[in-house]
Amino acid sequence: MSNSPATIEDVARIAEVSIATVSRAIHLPEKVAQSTRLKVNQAIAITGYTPNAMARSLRLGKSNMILVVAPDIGDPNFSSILVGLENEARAHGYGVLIGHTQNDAQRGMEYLKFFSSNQAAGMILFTGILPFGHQSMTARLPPTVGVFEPVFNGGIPYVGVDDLEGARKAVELLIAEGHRKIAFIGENRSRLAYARRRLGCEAGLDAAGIPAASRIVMDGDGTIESGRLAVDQLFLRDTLPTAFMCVNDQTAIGVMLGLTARGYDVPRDFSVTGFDDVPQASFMQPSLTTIRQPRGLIGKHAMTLLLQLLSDTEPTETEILLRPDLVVRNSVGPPPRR
Amino acid sequence: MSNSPATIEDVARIAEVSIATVSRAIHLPEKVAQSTRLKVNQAIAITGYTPNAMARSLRLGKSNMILVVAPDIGDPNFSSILVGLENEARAHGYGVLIGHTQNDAQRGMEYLKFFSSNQAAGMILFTGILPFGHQSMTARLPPTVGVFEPVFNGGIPYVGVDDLEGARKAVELLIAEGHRKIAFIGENRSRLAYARRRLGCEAGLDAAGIPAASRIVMDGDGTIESGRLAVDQLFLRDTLPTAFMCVNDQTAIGVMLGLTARGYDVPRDFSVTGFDDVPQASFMQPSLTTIRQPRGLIGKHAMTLLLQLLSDTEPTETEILLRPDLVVRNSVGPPPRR
DNA sequence: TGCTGCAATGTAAACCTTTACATGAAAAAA
DNA sequence: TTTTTTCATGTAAAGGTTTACATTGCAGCA
Repeated sequence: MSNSPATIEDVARIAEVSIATVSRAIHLPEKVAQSTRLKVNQAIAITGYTPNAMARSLRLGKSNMILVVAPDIGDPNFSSILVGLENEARAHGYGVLIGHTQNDAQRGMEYLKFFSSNQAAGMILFTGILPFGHQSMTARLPPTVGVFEPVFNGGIPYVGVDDLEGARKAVELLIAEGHRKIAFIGENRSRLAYARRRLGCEAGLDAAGIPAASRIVMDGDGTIESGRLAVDQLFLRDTLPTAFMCVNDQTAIGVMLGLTARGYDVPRDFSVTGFDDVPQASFMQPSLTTIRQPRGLIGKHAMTLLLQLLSDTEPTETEILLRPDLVVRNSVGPPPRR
Repeated sequence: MSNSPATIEDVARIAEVSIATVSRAIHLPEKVAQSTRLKVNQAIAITGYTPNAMARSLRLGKSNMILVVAPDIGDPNFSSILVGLENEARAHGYGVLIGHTQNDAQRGMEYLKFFSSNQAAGMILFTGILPFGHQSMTARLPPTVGVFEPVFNGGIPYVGVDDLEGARKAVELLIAEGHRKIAFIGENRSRLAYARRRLGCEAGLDAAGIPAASRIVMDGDGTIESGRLAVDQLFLRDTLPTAFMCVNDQTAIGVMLGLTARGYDVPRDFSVTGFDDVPQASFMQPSLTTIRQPRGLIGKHAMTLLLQLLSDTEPTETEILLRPDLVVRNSVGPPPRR
């Protein structure tokens, strides 16, 4: 037995045909006589031949792999979007590989090399910031689609959720419950999506005619810890809100923990909303009222867009914003009478 | 400007040397005259040349990528082990790619093709079950290291945590607090690691001379939901435990939710322990007493083992079990007096 | 001066495919 | 029967590397 994997030549020898015929039998079966096709298939079965993808890509100048570049695989939003991406890719004959950059430009650069070698045909980017340091590479960017936020470079389509509308839904719920003093616990430095959620919140407050004076905005970094911290800082002030609208679920969870630790009850004493609907949200005590991102759909749409790019079809859209849904659970109630 | 990426030939032309010299200037710089090296480096800078990894692997018959095959990227244990893997790989000139199988043999097979093409040099497997259906492929398995549990195939080294010892530590804590009726909420079908945790629990109970009659074992599937379900089922019985030892944190979280939903207080009425120390564990209310897996270390060791395999060094060990630590938080207390 | 040996570089083959073009045989048309 | 067309297959080049081997030029030595 040979130890190295079988090549097309091994198959050709056994089937007693030329390598060209083997190749055709695989990729253009209708171009090859039925009897020959049979012999080739038998030979393939005998040798266990599987085509060398590298040689193939080298020759063809393209591959059928798509690289998903993510700064943080641990993000609770990531995995279900990935499933959407994978299913769609698979249905069109593409495979998916994941590159984890840990927010490190150096690592991002390494993945970029995949494209000069045709190891991957296209890229899905989970960050607005190109992970490859300087923009100079930009001109040679492979077919790319952003997820969550626009990529800071002209003309890269992206798929996200309508953060403004989502945030507005959340704030409108709070207002409908009777809240007038609402604190936005957020973050607007690193992620554009977060900034837009704040704008959505402001818009809702504006529409309800709630004066700027009774609005509170706190900065965090989107982690559980920062939510807890925000509560601590707020309690140093003389005016407290009756509701906390949080930029994401992690922050909301932190806020709830902070409030419970101080002996308050949610939603009796304070109401809290999140954004994202991470799996954890439904398991909190109380369960978290939040805005759901249609994660599977986001993945599916992003991949569809990328596949259009790859087939040189002019993409039908350059920006897809999906509608987020309000998920009402138990962390919101009317404000307490004081 | 050329639109296709620069090749070694472009560099050679500009540097006015042969392609062989360019190749040597890159990989064996000491074999090339300093002045030539300089010219080549300039030419590389001008062209923006980066070697075509596919052509290189094709020629060399090996790559410098390592494939991490995971059935479920969303597993809260996954991401920090991955970081350990990546850092170690990187320090030795290897890159890491992730393949997500979603527990689907078909997808697993696809990733296997990476090896017949030398697209990857080795593999880290996050499951005891080879994701490629039939064992027949087994003979041609690439260099592989398992994580968490042994791979069901002779001679594949693996790195995990000493589940027996961990489980024992947990049960000993409960016994020390005075618990005598302890329920093990677990799972022993799919994952060997889980079966071992149960054995560790039994061993601890045996050592304390606790009779089999006062032991309870419930089956679940390791999800939050199954923990909650187990509580419901237990409350149908006439004898209740005073403590719940759970096979993992997810189950423990479910158990705590189930108990709180019934109006009980943890740890006053019931004690609960988990296993894994997922990030969520410390944010629960009450925070969860659990067994910590040294995730970064697991990743590091697994990669070290794989790198040994790749360099044809006989691996120093074939099984590495790391010591898990008890993390005492607030979900365990003495049993209530009845 | 004439050799030997070494350092630096070049030439060409090999890795495994795909495919344009060439070839040959059989079927169709004359 | 001869000519043309069609179909099935083969030959060889190309894609971008690395490297064994060949070549060249020069220093060191007798």
